[in-house]
Amino acid sequence: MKDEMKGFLSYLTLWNLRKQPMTGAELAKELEKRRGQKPSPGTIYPVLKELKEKGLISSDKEKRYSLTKKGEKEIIEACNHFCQIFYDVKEMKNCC
Amino acid sequence: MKDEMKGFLSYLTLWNLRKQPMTGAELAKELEKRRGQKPSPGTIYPVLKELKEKGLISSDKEKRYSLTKKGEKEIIEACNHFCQIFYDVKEMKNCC
DNA sequence: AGATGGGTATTGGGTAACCAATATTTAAAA
DNA sequence: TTTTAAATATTGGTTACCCAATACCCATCT
Repeated sequence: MKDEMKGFLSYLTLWNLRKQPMTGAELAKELEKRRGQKPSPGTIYPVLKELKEKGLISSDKEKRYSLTKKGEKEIIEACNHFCQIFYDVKEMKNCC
Repeated sequence: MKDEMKGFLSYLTLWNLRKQPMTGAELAKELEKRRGQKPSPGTIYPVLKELKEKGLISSDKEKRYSLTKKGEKEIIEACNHFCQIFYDVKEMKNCC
C-alpha cells in the first residue's frame, strides 16, 4: 500500500483552519500530529498559496491564515463528500 | 479543491474486500456508491493486480478477490493510520 | 461454428500531489 | 547596524494515481 493517504493535504488544511487562524508553521505542526511526519515547506506553502488564489483562505499582516466565507462553504461540501466515501467510518474506528 | 479524495483507491479496495470476496465488477459497483462515479476498468484492474502482486489479495477461479492474511494485517494497519490522521472524524460527521 | 455481449485485463499517457533544495523575508539578538 | 535564526516562499523535478482507449477472454445465443 504505497504511500497512500496522500492527496488530502488541502482538505486537511481547510479543516485545521476552520476553528482558529494559523500560521504556516502552526499548520505544519498540526499536520505532523496527524501524519506523524512534518510536511516540508515545499509542501505546505504551495497549498496555502493555491487555497488563497482560489479565495478559500486569506491572511492577515501576521501571515495568519483563516477561512473565507467561500472556504467555509467549501469545507462543508468537502465534508459531505468525505462522509459519503467513508460512510462506514465508524467501523474503521473499531478497527483500531 | 481540485479532485481531492484521490489516492485512497487501494485502501478502499482492501476495505471493501474485508468482509466478503468480490469480483472486479462488484467492486466497481461498491466504489460507485461511495464516490458517486464508477471507476473505469483502467482504474480498478491495475489496483487489483498490484494488490495481488503484493500478496494482499488473492483470487479464485471465478475471479473473485479476497484478502489474504497479509491483506488482513495491512487493512488494520491502514485503519490505524487513517484514524490517526482523522482522529476528529466525528466532527466531520457532524458537519454533514 | 460464428456472433454477440459482458466482464476482465493491459497499455499509454496526463495530471495532481508532493518534496528537497534553494532563496527570500522577517524579527530579534548582539 | 550587523548578525543570526526562524519562518515564509519559490522552483524544479519526481512519483503516485487515475482514466480513456483498446484488447482479450469466455460465456450464451443463433
